[in-house]
Amino acid sequence: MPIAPPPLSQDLLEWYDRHARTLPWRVPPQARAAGIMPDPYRVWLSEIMLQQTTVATVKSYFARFVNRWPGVTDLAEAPEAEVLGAWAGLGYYARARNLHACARTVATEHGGAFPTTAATLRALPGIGEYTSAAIAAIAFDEPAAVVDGNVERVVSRLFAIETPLPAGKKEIRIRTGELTPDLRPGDFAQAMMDLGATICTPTRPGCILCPIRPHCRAAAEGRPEVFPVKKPKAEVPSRRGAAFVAIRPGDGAVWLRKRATTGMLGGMSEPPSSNWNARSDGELGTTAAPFPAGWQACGTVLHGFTHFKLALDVYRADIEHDPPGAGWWSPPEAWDGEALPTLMRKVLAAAAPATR
DNA sequence: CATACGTGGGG
DNA sequence: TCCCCAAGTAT
Repeated sequence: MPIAPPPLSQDLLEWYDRHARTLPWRVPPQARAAGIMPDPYRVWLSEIMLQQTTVATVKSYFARFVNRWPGVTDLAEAPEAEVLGAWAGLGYYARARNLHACARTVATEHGGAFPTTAATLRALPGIGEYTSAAIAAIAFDEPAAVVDGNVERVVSRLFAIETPLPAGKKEIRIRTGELTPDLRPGDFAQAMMDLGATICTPTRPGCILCPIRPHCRAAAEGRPEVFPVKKPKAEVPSRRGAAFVAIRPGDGAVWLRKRATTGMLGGMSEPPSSNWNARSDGELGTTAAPFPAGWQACGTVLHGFTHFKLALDVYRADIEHDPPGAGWWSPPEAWDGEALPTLMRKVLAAAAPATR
């Protein structure tokens, strides 16, 4: 009587028991086995931060957030401007606005406790298909299909899925659901992601070290790197604009204003800047200045976004009186706490290098 | 289904 | 320098 080989999930979980990454928001498998479950607030916060963002980048932000706002109610009570200020530099700022809105919803409509199922989590702002499944699995051990970029890669290789992403995602989700065990689904989800992050990597995957290689069709065919097949991406256009840094001579404070709530860098702070237009027209010059002053050119900041490249001409001027329009003076020692995106920090560095 | 939406690190 | 990509979501 032949003995059935272990299922994929068992092989993976045994590997995870020995090789799980140690992460600030994670309860290790041995502790989970002893009945310790993670704080849903920390799971949620980490998942939002990790959307399209590397673990290395997230760690310091996560530490600052949980130190400053230990629970979801603390975060809900914070002014949005403070949350945006703490998020500055992480990118995708809609995440921060949704994070705050979600905290307030949990505090006011759920009594300060996160919903416990993927379906109910899915209704909260900033929580989509992936994040709802991840929180449900990791914080509440619901056997939900958790499909992030790592899992897309692992599963597309396991089954040698030829359908290019994003169309192939449907089949990947179905396959992931079939692989997900009823026992330890939270560890299984984290194990899949750890495997994708450390062994089943985009280039040069370490198939020799892979605990589920015997289950993998792409490895058997000797072509793991061709998966996942992806649709070619469009080329990114260029845009150009101008930023105007008004400086108060006395203390070196700069004049900032708040950007529109929606759109690029929504809700974040900036020195007044023009619209960013298609780059055919060359330098805008001071015609786009928000008010007349002795504007002096001080270089061009280049910044790459996901869907376009930006060249931002920077001008500076010493201003004694308050400029027209809404805004505030921000001295250099206050810049750390301002909701300044990285682009705008580059602008300030170009305009006021002496104060940095 | 396609597009908008940041940033930093690695090859 | 440039391209890819990293625990995606909203519209």
